[in-house]
Amino acid sequence: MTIEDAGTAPARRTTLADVARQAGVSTALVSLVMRGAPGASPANREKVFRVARELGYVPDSRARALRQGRSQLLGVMFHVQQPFHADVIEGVYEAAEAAGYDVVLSAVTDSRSEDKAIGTLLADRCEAVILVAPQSSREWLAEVGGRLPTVVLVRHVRHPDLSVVRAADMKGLGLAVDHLVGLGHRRIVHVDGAGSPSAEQRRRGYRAAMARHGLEPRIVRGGWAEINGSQAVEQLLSEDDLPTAILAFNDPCANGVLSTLHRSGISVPEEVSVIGFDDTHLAGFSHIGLTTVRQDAGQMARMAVGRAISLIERKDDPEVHRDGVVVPDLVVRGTTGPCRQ
Amino acid sequence: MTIEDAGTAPARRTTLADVARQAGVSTALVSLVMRGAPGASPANREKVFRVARELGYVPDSRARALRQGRSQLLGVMFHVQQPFHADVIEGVYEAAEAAGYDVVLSAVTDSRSEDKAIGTLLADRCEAVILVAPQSSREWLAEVGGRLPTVVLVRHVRHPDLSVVRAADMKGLGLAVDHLVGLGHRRIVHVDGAGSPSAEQRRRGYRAAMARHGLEPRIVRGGWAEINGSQAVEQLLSEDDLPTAILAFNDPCANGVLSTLHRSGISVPEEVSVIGFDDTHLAGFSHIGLTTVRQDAGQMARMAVGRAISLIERKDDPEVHRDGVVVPDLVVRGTTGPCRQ
DNA sequence: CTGTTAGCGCATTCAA
DNA sequence: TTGAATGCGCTAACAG
Repeated sequence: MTIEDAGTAPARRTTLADVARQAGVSTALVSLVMRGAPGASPANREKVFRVARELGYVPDSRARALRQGRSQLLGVMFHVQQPFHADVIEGVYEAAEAAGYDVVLSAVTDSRSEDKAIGTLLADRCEAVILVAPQSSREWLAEVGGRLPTVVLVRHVRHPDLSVVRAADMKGLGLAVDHLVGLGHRRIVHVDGAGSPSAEQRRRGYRAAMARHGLEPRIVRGGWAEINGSQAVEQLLSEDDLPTAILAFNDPCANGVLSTLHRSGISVPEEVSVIGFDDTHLAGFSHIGLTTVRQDAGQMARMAVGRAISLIERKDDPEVHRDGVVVPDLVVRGTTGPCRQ
Repeated sequence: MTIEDAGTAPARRTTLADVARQAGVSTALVSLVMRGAPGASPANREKVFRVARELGYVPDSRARALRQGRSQLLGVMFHVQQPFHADVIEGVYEAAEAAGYDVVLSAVTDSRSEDKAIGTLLADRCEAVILVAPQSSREWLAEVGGRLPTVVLVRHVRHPDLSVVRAADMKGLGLAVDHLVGLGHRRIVHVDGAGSPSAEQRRRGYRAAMARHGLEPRIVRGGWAEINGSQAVEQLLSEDDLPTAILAFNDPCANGVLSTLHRSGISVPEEVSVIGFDDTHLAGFSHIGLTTVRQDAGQMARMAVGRAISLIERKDDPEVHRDGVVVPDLVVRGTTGPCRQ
């Protein structure tokens, strides 16, 4: 035993062969029984199950996949600190299970890049990947799309190898602006998503809606996290140029906006109205419920899984090559009110 | 082609053999080069890399694991809607990578039980599992622990087959109560975690601290989610028996408490002080920053990974069999203030 | 109904 | 420094 392998051998797990030997039958029979396939006598079926349970046998999913030539695996890349992504994951698990696929998650964190997250998904031999709000370049996404069926969620990108599911961002921002204008607001600022996925579309939707109402747009740099909303408000305060309403890029960003407004003694919605985007399940619980543009995570997840499977199974579904657009709606809660200026 | 397999064949991926053939060398050589092992000429190394890149070759992690007899995989079961778990995951990825292990995540959702989440981890042949705040019975956890190295995070459970990493919950609740008493509060209610992991310890910590100060404890049923905090406050309001301070089970629960207090026109901290537990990265952004008991997710993640690896590699580390206790500290922000009654 | 055989993609002897 | 052979745990095709 060399230093390299000293004590690094994990215990061997029970295999199908162990069960077969113990039950006094062939491995093929055990395989049949474990898969619930027909072709085994009730007596043997019973016996195999009993021995498997006694031995604590769990089939090795990797060996099975290797042999079958397919993994039945859907890979999901997501950002671990995004509450909205958690909502999507719930939906993906549900839809994938219903379709007979397993799910493998690969998280993006501060110390784990999207490249790495996607790389492990490839190494796991996923049959398709669902990328939730990827920030990678269009070129890299296209390359992934060229390698295996790829569904991009919550990001605008047009490429023949990429199937896109997203919300109608422009429509969503339009709803938000209309709501605020209806409340008498004219000085409406958009704290944007900077380089985040779909940030550009939301900027466009904001600009278009403002133009429609003959209002002057103003965009302040934000981002997808709380801290970005917080910093944006600090900047507005330092310029002594606070608007009467703020449209945040998403719910976490809106939370940051609210937090800093509150800390600065500015009341919401009396002095400033705030709107988010996503309708994360947390949005309703931000002390005052957050008025926000809702995009249905469950519906998007189901669409994404459906498309992924269509691509895997080469169903000639033309829909797959069009953007799957989910229509958002405005959820009015407590952070918006009439303009008092 | 039968109906069963119609169009269900996913495209074949590039294999090591493809690279070998294309590069005009043996598969063994390609294997060496891809693993960065010594024993190949610079020229060949170069050539193999080039061909691999051209063909878009990614090693099959399952085949590799199967052959090596070990997966180098750490399984993590977590609850997808818990922000604190996201913080833990960040730390686990970092620590695992540093130790040369890969991580496989298995989420618990409304429609996906802990049993199922752990089952897939077993089928994936993880060498150890880290269970974050498991709610399963002690018996089932022990059974898992009997099958493979198991580290339980954020839950009190004593069993020879389970390695535990947790915060000093009693200490944490003590800090919170002391802080409130120091501010003059006497009617302090604990909105508990009901059957959640470590809820019992936190109840105990609360009771002990209240007794120390000669105060009457009062516990209202809560839970780990926003809705539970919200409902608890509704109950207190309906009984017209609002305390001057509320200790919530965790941050999301505290958020629900704050939300409903605000909706009911009760000001924080003027009329009621509120304290959470966890110090999720969101806590600082709840409009008024949430005063909370901090447990260091990164530190706990590092401990958990260290223990998991010790167990896998059979290092005789006696620490592994003792509870790994992380000392919490109180982070005072804006939701606590002097008692005005 | 049951057992035997072959091979999925890879890493690892061992020989050349 | 390189290549041919072997087997990880499992399933699919076939033979009995």
